[in-house]
Amino acid sequence: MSANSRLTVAVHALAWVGLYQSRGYAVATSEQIADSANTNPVVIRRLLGELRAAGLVHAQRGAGAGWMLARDLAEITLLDVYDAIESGPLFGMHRAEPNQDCVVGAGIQPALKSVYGRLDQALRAELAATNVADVLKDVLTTR
Amino acid sequence: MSANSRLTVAVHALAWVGLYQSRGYAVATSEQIADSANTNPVVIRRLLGELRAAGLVHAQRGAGAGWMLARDLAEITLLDVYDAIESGPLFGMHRAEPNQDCVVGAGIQPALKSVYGRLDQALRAELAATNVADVLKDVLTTR
DNA sequence: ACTGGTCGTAACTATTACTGTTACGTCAGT
DNA sequence: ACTGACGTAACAGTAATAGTTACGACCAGT
Repeated sequence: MSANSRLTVAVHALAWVGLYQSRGYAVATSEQIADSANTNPVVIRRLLGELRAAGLVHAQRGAGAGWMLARDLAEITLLDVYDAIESGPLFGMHRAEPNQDCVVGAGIQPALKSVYGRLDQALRAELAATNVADVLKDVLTTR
Repeated sequence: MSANSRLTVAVHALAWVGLYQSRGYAVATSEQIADSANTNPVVIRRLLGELRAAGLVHAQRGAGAGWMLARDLAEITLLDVYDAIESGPLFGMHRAEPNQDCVVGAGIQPALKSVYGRLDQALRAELAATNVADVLKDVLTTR
């Protein structure tokens, strides 16, 4: 698979903002988060922008602005994050439509669609079973 | 995600070979399979080559050669196919190591590794629950 | 032993997605 | 107004997938 780091960095950012806020700070900047995740602030702004569109965080503009959680980390599951940042299906179909004159070519996509639906459901169920507060708690105890 | 069609085409190829053999033919050529999947024979040879390395199919060379199943379709699960052709993890970690001077940066990867392990297990369990004979049966009844 | 058909594989191109980076407009608190 | 941060466009680099051409290796059948 073409494993990407989007879910990893998004969860990292949320956990960082949550921890920062629990220490009494109001907003976190993309630069602070990027420094922790060792990446570029624009990458963070792009990712958090998608989380904002999904209603997971708020962004404040102007001087002294930054990011804050829209709801408690315990109420943000990994499925919420996944849905906010991942678009396509786990497994793709053929690039070009298979040969419809062939029995297999004509029937394979409906058959696989059903299978892939079950795979997706299994993954989503497991994603929904963990929230970002769980991850942060694990981060803080593994020391 | 960067959904690719490798699992789809691999299952398509296996189902095609299985159906072809059930009709009394000994071997299937990459050209026949490519014609059904509407792709290039080299793509099929590359994919089946990986399935061969995993012991799922045999390839015969020389004139009148081609591919044959190494075992019955009912004994080839989607997990077997997945393991044969997909290498990396479902979700990747940060590209660059996160900031180890930050509490979150230092602890996020072990925490996520545990979560991602559960996700992987859930997916694998579901993949193992379906075999290619099931898929072929579904292909033949959906008509 | 020759021929023909098929696999095995290298090499190249095109497409796509992710990541990193620079740049600059927009906005709001001071 | 000034300042600091987001919002976003634009571009380059990297990597994986997919498609294609080409050709050597191999072997059944003649």
